[in-house]
Amino acid sequence: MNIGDVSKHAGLPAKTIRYYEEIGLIAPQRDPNGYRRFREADVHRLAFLGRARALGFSIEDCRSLVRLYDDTDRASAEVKRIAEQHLSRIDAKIAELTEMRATLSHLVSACAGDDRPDCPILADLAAAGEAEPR
Amino acid sequence: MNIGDVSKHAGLPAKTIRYYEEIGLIAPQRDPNGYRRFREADVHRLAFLGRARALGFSIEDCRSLVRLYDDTDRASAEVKRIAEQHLSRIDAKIAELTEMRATLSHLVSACAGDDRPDCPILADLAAAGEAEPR
DNA sequence: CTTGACCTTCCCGTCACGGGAACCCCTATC
DNA sequence: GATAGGGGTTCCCGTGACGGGAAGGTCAAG
Repeated sequence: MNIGDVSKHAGLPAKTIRYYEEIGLIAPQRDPNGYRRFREADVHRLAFLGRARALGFSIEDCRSLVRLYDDTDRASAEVKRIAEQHLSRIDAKIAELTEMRATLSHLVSACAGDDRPDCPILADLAAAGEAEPR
Repeated sequence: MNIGDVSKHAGLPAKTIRYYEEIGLIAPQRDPNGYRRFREADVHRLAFLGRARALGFSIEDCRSLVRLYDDTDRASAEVKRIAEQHLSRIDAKIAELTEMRATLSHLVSACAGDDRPDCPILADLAAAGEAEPR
């Protein structure tokens, strides 16, 4: 299979596949004409990577995950640890975004959104860090 | 004020302040010795930017927000529109992360996490895209 | 023989800075 | 006067995970 077909099968852009080869996540063979030749195992591995990336794992996590996948002597604990760390990063990100969302949502609903210049959003941005009146 | 003091007052690293000058978000004066000299308005503007960035606004959004802040003839509708767009981007991101979290959380709890190689997490990553057995 | 669809490498751009080198400025102290 | 230190300055490279596009080789069809 050439890169175009693999791209369709694995659901990854050709650019991404080339990049994965460059950083050593895959190592397809080459035809005499220089084209990459992908075998079943390569395609499967790319699909694995695509799925892992879709779950938000970093490239380095992906590198560890494929290594563990290839290692039949692995301990599932190691896989689980990676996933748990990723999960906690996701939770942290969700918490951060949720807090932003709360503040923003509050400000947006307080803003008239008409043609007058008065705007609680700008007021909040400008007043941040100043002492609260009491 | 020199950049170090401003950094403390505005809560932004000096590197960030220099970067903001480079991309035209601020324009501090210069002392004869080449040092940046920040006035009250500069410090205030940097605090504004820091707050907007903390709410997740992009640099381009920040550029628009300071422009609107400076424009006393602004319509609050324009500010609100920017904030609403940002809010919907945040919502989309939260939704995406929440979905990742659900899948990951499910997989993690299904994984024994011991020294045996069997691992539903790897199995899921490997099986993705294949037909579901029915 | 040419067209067009592939493929290749190479290089730059993204976003919002951070790290570090090499160098200048100012004050205080010995 | 020399020096040590703690400022400041510019410049360049690196980040993560690719995307865009140029310049050129390859292959099957008409």
